[in-house]
Amino acid sequence: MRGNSVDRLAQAIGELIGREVELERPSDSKFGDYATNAALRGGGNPRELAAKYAEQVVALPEVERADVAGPGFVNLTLTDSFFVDAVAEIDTEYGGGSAESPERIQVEMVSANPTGPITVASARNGAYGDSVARLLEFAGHDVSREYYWNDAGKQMDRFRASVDAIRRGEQPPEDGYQGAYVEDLARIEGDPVPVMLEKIVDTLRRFRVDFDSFVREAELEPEIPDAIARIDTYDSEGTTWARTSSYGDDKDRPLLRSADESHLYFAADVAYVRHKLERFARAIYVLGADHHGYVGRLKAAAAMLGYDPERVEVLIYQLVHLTSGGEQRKMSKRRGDVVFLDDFMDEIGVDAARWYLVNRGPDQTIEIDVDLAAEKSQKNPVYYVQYAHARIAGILRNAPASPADAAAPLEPLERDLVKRLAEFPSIVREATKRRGPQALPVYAIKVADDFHRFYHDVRVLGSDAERFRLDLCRATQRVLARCLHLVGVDAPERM
RNA sequence: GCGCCCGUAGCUCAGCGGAAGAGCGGCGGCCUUCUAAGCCGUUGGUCGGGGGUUCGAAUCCUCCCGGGCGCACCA
Repeated sequence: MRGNSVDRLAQAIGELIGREVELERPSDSKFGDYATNAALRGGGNPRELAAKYAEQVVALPEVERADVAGPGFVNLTLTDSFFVDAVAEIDTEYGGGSAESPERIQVEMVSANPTGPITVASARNGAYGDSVARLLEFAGHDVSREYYWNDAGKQMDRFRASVDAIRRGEQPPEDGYQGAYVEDLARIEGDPVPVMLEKIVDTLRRFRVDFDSFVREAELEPEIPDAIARIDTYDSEGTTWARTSSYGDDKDRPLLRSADESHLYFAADVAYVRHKLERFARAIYVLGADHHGYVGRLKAAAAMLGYDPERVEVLIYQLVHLTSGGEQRKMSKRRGDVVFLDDFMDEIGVDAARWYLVNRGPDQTIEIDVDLAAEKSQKNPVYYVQYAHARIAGILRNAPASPADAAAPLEPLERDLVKRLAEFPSIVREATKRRGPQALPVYAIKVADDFHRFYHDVRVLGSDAERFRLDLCRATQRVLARCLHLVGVDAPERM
């Protein structure tokens, strides 16, 4: 693993004192730049051990001071040159390429039935899935984004029937689809389903979610018999069942109805899992919490087919709830009582929409008050972060060709900013490992926070330390841009 | 009934084994100087509750309470 300056320092300290060392930033800068709890982690009197470590550690050239504190922390104060070097290593790829063994990974996301425009709820799937995909790419994996398009099935039939009804000048059926978009589609010739899918894809492109491939259930259908032949099945009561319960699932799943030879949903799942794992080392599904029951059966499908079920990864995110003046609104496409992603983006903008939907952890239900969304977007922290980026761009536009380069002690605000930037690689590593992209916006706010403070108090252009400060600005800008891009948000040069 | 997720500041949420946080809201300050979409100060919390593990728990285990989502020969 290639680490940054802080990782290397931890390594050096570890070798010096003969044990694994992690460095963390103390809660208060009065405790120094970094602290280690190494003395608390193993036998002996922690404070005595800490005192011994502190004595050894000051031998390192980067370490200016080492103090024992609290129950046995060793607090470190580092030299200016450590920070100057730390900034120097922040290039445009800083934090990336951490994958030890890059894989071909498929991330399947959204995959909404094309029976209507994409909703805010499905947008969360895209915002989350795409951000995870971006993280994996940044780590060095070969990532492919896929949209599974269910072109058969009952919902499609109902949808087509609704459009047909309007074309005949009738009302859509009771269990059909309503809304202005159904009437729009009725005015266009031919099958409304592909037209709808195209509109969905356009909306998602605007949302900065782009797909590498689309798969229709109809394409998978020919592969179903062969896939089923490879798994453990039995016949009972006119139905062919998959013995998924022997492979970790709650219960067995029906595959085929003998009467009409029709295949049931899980049969396509089995074929699809195989389709994925024949092409990719890892298949990631991004599913809403209403589908969490799928985890067991998808992994079982992989295991029955003879694959390592670990190659199937199911990411579950909690749902989006809409309220309007405190009153719950039900997201039902059929009733047309939804908030469409296009309208949401019109109202608050693409950047705020992406930020909003990825800012919360996947395990957290998102509440959106549609009445407050537009108003609140004016105060969205995304602008705070973008503004820091734009401010830096402003400085860099005015930077001289040969900046002043006098040696000067670093200001505390400069040190804070460097330490913040030094956290970036581990933030990215953790976010990738845990499939938790919300760590990026959270971290980006802290970077912006440190930068705005620095900007306010420390003059860059015209100062004696102009060169270092310009380097620090550039490094900050790179980290901010990377954070924003990893969650699909623009990093503007001007605001 | 069973399974998964959540319960942290007035509101929306980060943090998920080491020294309680952010945004918004409230109150009070700061623009001759690289963008005030900014900065500073202040207000604000038995981290749902009980028990346990640990030198150390918001974080791990367990029970309870409250909320969301699932548990189809539908997709």
